Amino acid sequence: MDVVLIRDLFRQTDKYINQSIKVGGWVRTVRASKAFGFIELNDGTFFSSLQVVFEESLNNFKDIAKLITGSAIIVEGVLVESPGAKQPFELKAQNIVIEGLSSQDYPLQKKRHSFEFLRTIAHLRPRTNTFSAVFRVRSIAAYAIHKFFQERGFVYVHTPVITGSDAEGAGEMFRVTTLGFDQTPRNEQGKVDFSKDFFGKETNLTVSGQLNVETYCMAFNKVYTFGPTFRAENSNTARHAAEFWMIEPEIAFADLGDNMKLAEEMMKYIISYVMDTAPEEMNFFNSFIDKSLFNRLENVLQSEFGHIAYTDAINELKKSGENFDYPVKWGYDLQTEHERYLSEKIFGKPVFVTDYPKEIKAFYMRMNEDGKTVAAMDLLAPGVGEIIGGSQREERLDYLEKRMDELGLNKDEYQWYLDLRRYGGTRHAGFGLGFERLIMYLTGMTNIRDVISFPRTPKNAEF
RNA sequence: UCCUCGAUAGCUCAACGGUAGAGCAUCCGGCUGUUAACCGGAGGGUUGCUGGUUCGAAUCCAGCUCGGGGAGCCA
Repeated sequence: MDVVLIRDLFRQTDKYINQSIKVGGWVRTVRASKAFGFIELNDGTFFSSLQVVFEESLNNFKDIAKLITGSAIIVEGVLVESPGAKQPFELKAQNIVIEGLSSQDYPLQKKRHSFEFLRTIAHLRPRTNTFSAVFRVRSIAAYAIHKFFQERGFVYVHTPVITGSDAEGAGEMFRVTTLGFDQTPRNEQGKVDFSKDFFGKETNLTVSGQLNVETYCMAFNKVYTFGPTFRAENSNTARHAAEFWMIEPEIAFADLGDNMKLAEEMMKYIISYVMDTAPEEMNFFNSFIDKSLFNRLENVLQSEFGHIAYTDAINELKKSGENFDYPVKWGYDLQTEHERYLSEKIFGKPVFVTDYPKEIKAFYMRMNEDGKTVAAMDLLAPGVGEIIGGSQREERLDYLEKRMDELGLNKDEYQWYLDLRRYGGTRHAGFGLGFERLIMYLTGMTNIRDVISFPRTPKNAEF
C-alpha cells in the first residue's frame, strides 16, 4: 500500500473516507489512557494534522502510548468520520510502525514557543505550525512569481553570484577569494596582488543582478532574475539579512510608468495567488500572527497604489504638522519615520514615491528634464517599509558617462554596460523586490530571520 | 555601528541584598473519546561569562558575549 499524503485526505476526503490507507508523519502530540489513545500526526504536506486513534489491540500499544513528540511513524488503518468536533475525520489505526524514535530532550513542545528560541533550533522549527505555514507560503509565493513573469513572456535569467565588478554601489560586499590568509601575495606597492587570485582579479558576491540582467533585457525584451543576493552591511534590524533573495525584472521599450504598472500587477498577482492556494496557512496568520492581515491584503487587492513625487512628498510631510525626529528637507533622503507616515497615515496603502534627487540615487537612473531628479521609484508598504526599489535606466550614453564622471566611477570597468547604450540602446526600466520583505508582508511576520530557513545576519551563520 | 531593554530549570516566567520557585516539558503511576487532555508523584539549577562591592549577590557596580526593540544603510 502506498503512503497517502495528509494533504490529499483533506482535499479529496470523499476518495479516502472509509478506506484502508497508510500515512507517514511526525508525532506532534500523544494523548493516551489505559486502553486507547490519540496521536496528532503531521506529515508536512498540509497545515492541519491528522488525528490517529489507537487501541489496546495493537501489539505495540504500550510503545505507541509512550511515543515522544517528534517521532516518525507509519500508520495503517481506516479513515473514518470523527465523533470529535475539532476534526472532520480520523484514522483508526490497525498497525503503527515506529520509523524513528524521538528523544526525551526533543526541544519542541506543544505549547507556544518564542520565535527567538525557535531561531536557535532552526533545523527543527519547520515542524511547528508557524514555520510550517511560513515556508509553505514562501514556496508558493516563489512559484507565483515565476508564474506571473512566465505567463507574460519574461525570460528568467540566471545572473552570476560571483561578480568581478567592484562598484555596483549597493553596499558592502563579501570578498570571494582562494588566497590564503597567512601569506597574502603583495604587489610592488604592497597592495594585495589579486592577479594571483583564482579569477586573476578582485571578486565579490553579488549585491544585485541588475547590471547583468540589463544585458539580457537588451536581447530578450522582458527578463527577470530571482536569486540570492549578499550584503556585508553591519545591519542589525528585523528587515535586513546578509543573504537574501531578490527578484529583479527589467523591461525594454518601457518607462517609469510601465515599471510601476508592472510592480503593482505583480504584487496583486502574488497576493491573490497565495491567498487562493494556501487558505489554511493564511487563515492561521490572520488569526494568530496579525489580525489585520486580511484587511490589509484585501485593501491592497482592491485599491490602486498611491503615487507621489518625492518633491510633493516633502511638501506633504512639511504640511502635516507632524513632529518628526529628523528634518524634512528637499535633497535629504526620506527617513523611516517619513516613509511610514506617507504609507500608513497619508495613503494607508502601498505608495510609489518617484523622482528623487539624483544625489541620493544610483548612477544608472535616468535623468529627468529638470536636471535635478531621476526617474526612480520606491514602493513603500505599511508596516514593512521599502519593499521595492527601481527606476527607469539612463539609456543616453552621453548622460550616463557624464554622471559616472561626476561620481568618479571607473568607466573602463563598465564598458560592457556602456556598450548596451552604443549598440541599439532603448528606453528600459526595472526594479528589485526583496523576496523576504514580500513574505513578511504576506504573512504578517515581523522579523526577516523568521521568513528565511537559515538566516545569515551579523554574528550569526549557524546551521 | 549608535540608542535602549534584557539574559534564572529543556521552554515561558517568578523571586529584586538573607535557604532559587511555578506552569508546561521529561520520567513513574492512574484514567474507556482526548484535542494546549485530565489526576497523583518524582527528578531537574555553576541564576550568560569575567571581575568588583558586601558578613552575605540571581538581586548592586563595571567590562564582555549573545538576544529583543528602535535608528542608520537598503531590498
